[in-house]
Amino acid sequence: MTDMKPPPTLDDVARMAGVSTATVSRCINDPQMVSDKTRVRVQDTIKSLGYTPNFAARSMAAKRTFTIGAIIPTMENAIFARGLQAFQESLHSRGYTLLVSSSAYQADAEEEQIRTLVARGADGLLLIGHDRDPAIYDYLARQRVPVLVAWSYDKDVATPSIGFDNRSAMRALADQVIALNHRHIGMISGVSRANDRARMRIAGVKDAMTAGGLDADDLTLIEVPYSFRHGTEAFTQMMQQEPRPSVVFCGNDVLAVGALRGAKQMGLRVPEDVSITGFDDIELAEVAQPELTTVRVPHRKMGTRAAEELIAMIEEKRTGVSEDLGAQIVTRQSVGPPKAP
Amino acid sequence: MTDMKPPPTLDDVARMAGVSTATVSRCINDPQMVSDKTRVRVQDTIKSLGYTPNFAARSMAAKRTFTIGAIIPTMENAIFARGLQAFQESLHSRGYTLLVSSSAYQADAEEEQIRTLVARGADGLLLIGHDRDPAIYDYLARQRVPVLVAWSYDKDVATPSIGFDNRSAMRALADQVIALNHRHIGMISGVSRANDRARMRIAGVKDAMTAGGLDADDLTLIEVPYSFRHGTEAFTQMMQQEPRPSVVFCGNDVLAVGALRGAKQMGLRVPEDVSITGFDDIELAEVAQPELTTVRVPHRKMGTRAAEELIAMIEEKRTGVSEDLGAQIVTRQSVGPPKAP
DNA sequence: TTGTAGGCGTTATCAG
DNA sequence: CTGATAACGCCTACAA
Repeated sequence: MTDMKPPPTLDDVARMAGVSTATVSRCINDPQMVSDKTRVRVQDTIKSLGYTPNFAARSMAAKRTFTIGAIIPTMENAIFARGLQAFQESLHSRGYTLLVSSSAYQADAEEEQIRTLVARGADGLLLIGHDRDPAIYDYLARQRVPVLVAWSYDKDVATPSIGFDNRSAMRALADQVIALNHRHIGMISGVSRANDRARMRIAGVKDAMTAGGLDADDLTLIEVPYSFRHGTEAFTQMMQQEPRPSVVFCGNDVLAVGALRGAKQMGLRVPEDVSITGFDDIELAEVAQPELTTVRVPHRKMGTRAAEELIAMIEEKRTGVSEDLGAQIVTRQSVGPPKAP
Repeated sequence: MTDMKPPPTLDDVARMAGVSTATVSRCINDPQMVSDKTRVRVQDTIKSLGYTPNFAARSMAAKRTFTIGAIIPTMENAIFARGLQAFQESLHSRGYTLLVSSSAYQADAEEEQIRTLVARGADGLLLIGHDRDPAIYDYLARQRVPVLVAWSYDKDVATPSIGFDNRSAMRALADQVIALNHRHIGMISGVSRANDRARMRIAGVKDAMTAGGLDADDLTLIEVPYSFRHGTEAFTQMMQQEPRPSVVFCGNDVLAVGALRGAKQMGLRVPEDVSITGFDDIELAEVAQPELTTVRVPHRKMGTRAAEELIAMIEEKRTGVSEDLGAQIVTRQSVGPPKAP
């Protein structure tokens, strides 16, 4: 019982259906070009043979893979999960397959993964944020691989982006919070090097400070990797500085929940003793105690629109158009007015 | 400036280096078969030309893709993230690329993804848990695609698995908790249909009940999808039943954190009024208030060992061997003795 | 150690 | 509407 029968090929189908391979190929890729009668016959034998096109052969001949690559900074938390899920659903409904990998927020890892994806013939790439070595964009341009950036929106950049304006989103939140009369402002940001989202969020807080009559240089800022633990540590450290901030803006919800824990450990009540805000509005923000005031990012919409636009860029061989999907403030319980001194 | 120069091919390299394509191919795939002198020369021209092998052509000719597919139930939380990260790192260091997709805990979606991955020529597959339609295993066997199961360990099943014994792990935790004198036991489980991990964890709790002199049929059980919200809802509902459980075992940490929130909303103190446990020990378990007593799963080790074993199965064309990596209890603050009645 | 040449499974062009 | 028949880029016996 050593059946080594190899999978059926286009040829097998053609022979069995009594047509040429070209016709079978058409039945699969361009059904309306084939007469009803032969199409039905071919499709039947395809089914009866259990034939599946060979992917490698197909992409070699067509010079297309119907594959799209996405490199996200992390899979360790849900920040990108919802958007990616939507991205992949849209892709799938259009006949594309998604290849994901995560760079762990490391520029060199991301670069290598970009090259791998290109070498594998990805028809297009989705990248998060704009910041990266210009050489990479050159490379991608030379290879003629369409690239779309998500989670950011910047109309002044050559690479098309679909997302939202991180700076003004954070500024809107900070405006609202500072209006409560906070005077000493702290911020726990993700590492801003090679991360325009993080940088823009910092800028947003500073914008609000300036607008609120504060000196942006007085911002107490700590940059750490995005993790619960780093959020807690940064918060603890920040609360020991003078002047002690009455509000701490966090670069994302994970950092904020870490900060919440830090407050608890220090016996500080939120928001009575100190206000804390997040960013992203992942499910965690609602589970936290107190629930987090944060910025709601259009996760699924970004994924869906990015898929549509990237496919359009590929199929219509045109350059992508950027789109600002906006973001909105979600007011919950982690923010209040500062304590009277 | 419409340079349509296509990427260099093996042929280009060969011509430029003054050797045959076979030699260039060897330099890439079997360097020690080529004399030092020509190898150096070829490698130089490869570099100067910026040559990258064409993936489709290579896999078509070699009938191998150096690609491994993994289908995980979800990317929405960190349950599988750490293990997958380790899996991918190991794969990468051995020259393989990982293709991930998530099934959203849906059997039919998983099946479709399996077929896609196979059609794309994945050299091997990593699946989570044993439970699935036997027809799928048949299909995979016919296609001669090596499959390894992770996050479960069951030596009595044909498909090799690398993970831990969910039943005895949960039992160990339950033994310890019930020994505190809990008499009314509740459990919030993930949906157990087509999910052996969930089923085994339930069985583990029942085992402990029986061993502790309780009637396993008295277990108050609710099955819900794994999410914070469902954890909260299930907990709230459960606490309104009679007899009210003094401890609630949760199928994973996400559910447990949801339950914690439910307790808070109901004004119940944990662990004074009710004990709650998790499973998996993701970072969240430590951030929760109170910190979660849970089961620590060997995330990274599973990923690493699974990669090694799967590659061995592929390259040595042998059947895989299962491995029990064990799990351990992590005692934190969410468990205490029951309140005196 | 190196070269020659056939073949891998599809798509696409061009006649018919 | 359908059928030959070149590519596509690389691997791998087999020969030298």
